[in-house]
Amino acid sequence: MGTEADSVCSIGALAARTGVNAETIRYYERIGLLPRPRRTDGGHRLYDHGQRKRLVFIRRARELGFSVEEVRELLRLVDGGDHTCAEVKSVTVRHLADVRRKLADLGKLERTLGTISARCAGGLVPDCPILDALFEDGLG
Amino acid sequence: MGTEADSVCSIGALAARTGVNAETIRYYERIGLLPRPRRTDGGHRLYDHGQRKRLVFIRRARELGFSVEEVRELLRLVDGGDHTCAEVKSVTVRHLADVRRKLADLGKLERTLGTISARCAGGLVPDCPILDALFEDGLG
DNA sequence: GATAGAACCTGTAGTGGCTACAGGTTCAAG
DNA sequence: CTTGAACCTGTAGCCACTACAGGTTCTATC
Repeated sequence: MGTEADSVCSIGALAARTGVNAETIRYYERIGLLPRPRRTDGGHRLYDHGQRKRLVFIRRARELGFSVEEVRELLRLVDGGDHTCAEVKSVTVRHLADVRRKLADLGKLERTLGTISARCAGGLVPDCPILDALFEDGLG
Repeated sequence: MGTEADSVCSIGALAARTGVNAETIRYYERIGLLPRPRRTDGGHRLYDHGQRKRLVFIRRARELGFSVEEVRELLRLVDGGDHTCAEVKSVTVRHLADVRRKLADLGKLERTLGTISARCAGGLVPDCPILDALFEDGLG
């Protein structure tokens, strides 16, 4: 049915369409996230709609901060065909907890940096509250 | 004057005192953040109070998310002796902006993950809204 | 002073997730 | 048929460590 959606394309065209670097696409193939594609007689890679869909999935998951190993896990569930919604959710919820931990850590960082930065008037004097804070041993 | 504070110690003792891994301490020396320390006749490193103070500075700055290059910059200012408070603040403010950008990105991530995760009941069915969201091209 | 074993030494390789070459081949347009 | 853009493989580099391997030195005990 579709004419454009089913068309086969080169790695460069796939890169342009998906926004994923061609070298990254080859990298995904090497580490087994993407299957080895069909080739031309000369050895150039040819991608079809299915692989394009899979690459978009990978890109989306990476954008959402899933590690490559987590993406691999998700793809295994997709490929297995017999996955449950609960299995997928479990991977996602674990990752979400990770993100929240990082968010909390970064928030703490931001507050500390904000505090020590505010203590500093930024003048021409060599005596600096920021450096003082960095030489202190404890947190605060 | 001080008896403990001025005492010389081995790399292992320094690691224990500062909480920085001994291998990391050697790494900092190799990349030029820490000066080469005095040695025993047998070649073991010996650290004094000054180097301990410097290592604590590095550790604190790293904990606050400054990159090694930023730490190097801060140390250059410290070492120069003629630094101004404004120079130090400039490095810090730049880093703070970086942290805030990351915080915003991570917040967006968290919201998106929260949304797609909430859409999923986590049941035994194979039809999963999370996977659907990952196969979608755009953001949301 | 001998000996065990903990701690140290150097140098190299691995981590994650790409990115950037070098040096060669194939493709598409004119 | 020629140009040159795009592709190919394989390897090395990035950050900030961390983890060895294989050897030496230090310290505690006898």
